[in-house]
Amino acid sequence: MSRQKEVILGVLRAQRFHPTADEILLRARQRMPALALGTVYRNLKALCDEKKVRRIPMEDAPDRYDGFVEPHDHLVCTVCGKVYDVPPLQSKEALEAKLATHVDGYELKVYFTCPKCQAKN
Amino acid sequence: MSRQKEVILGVLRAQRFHPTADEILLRARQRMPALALGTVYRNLKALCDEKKVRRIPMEDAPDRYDGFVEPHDHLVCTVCGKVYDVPPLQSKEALEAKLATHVDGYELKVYFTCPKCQAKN
DNA sequence: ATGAAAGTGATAATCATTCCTATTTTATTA
DNA sequence: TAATAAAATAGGAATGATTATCACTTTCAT
Repeated sequence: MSRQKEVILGVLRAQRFHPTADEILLRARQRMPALALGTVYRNLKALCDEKKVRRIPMEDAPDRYDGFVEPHDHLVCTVCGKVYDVPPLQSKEALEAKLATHVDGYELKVYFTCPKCQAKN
Repeated sequence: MSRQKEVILGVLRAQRFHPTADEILLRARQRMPALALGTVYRNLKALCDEKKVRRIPMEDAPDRYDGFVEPHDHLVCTVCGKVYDVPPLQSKEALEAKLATHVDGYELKVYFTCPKCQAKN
């Protein structure tokens, strides 16, 4: 594991948040100023392959990344875009039972308006 | 509703499939050869706003569009990318109960290997 | 017909992500 | 330790889906 990869994983595990590649770059550069965006993307892909990081594909915004990989789903605010963790709302097993097929995985995003954004109206 | 918009909606309702904007353009041009890709995108967005069409955001491929908007979810083959319809696997109400919040909607994609692709191995 | 409003086709711009490559770092072996 | 091979990096260019722009056409109410 290269020093760059360690720093990137460190950023993602430092707190429970869901940053974009750009945001990861910003934070990682505090410790490693010459880090390149391409390196961030390359290592994020590798970390996802190794199941150490999870990618959260966003529909109309840059993808986000999650350093916590125990099963959970995501609540996305339609106003500010912030992502919140919630306990698993589905299970592969339940889906396999309902669908009567083998299932490789699933991606569930629930949209809502977060308390902060609700308060603004 | 412009002639272009009608043709685009016609393509999507002609059969139960999940084409990309490009594929829609190809088919629509059989009836309207001068149709432009930008016009396809513009009208798809409008049709989605009007809830006549549903967009299926794809993670690593062009988005797909669905001319059938009654509630249902999607099964996506991880090998060939084909999208299959399945009865709703979730409901807004169930999610609201579990999460104890108002929910605007959800997007669920279940990944599997379709029978055709399984047969190839 | 006329003028305003809406829509179009063609093309350029955007921007997240990937690709390329010369260089640097790391690991290996003598 | 020096030499060498392998892997990874930084930086910048390329890609490609989608959106924006704009001159021109169509629609439609007057």
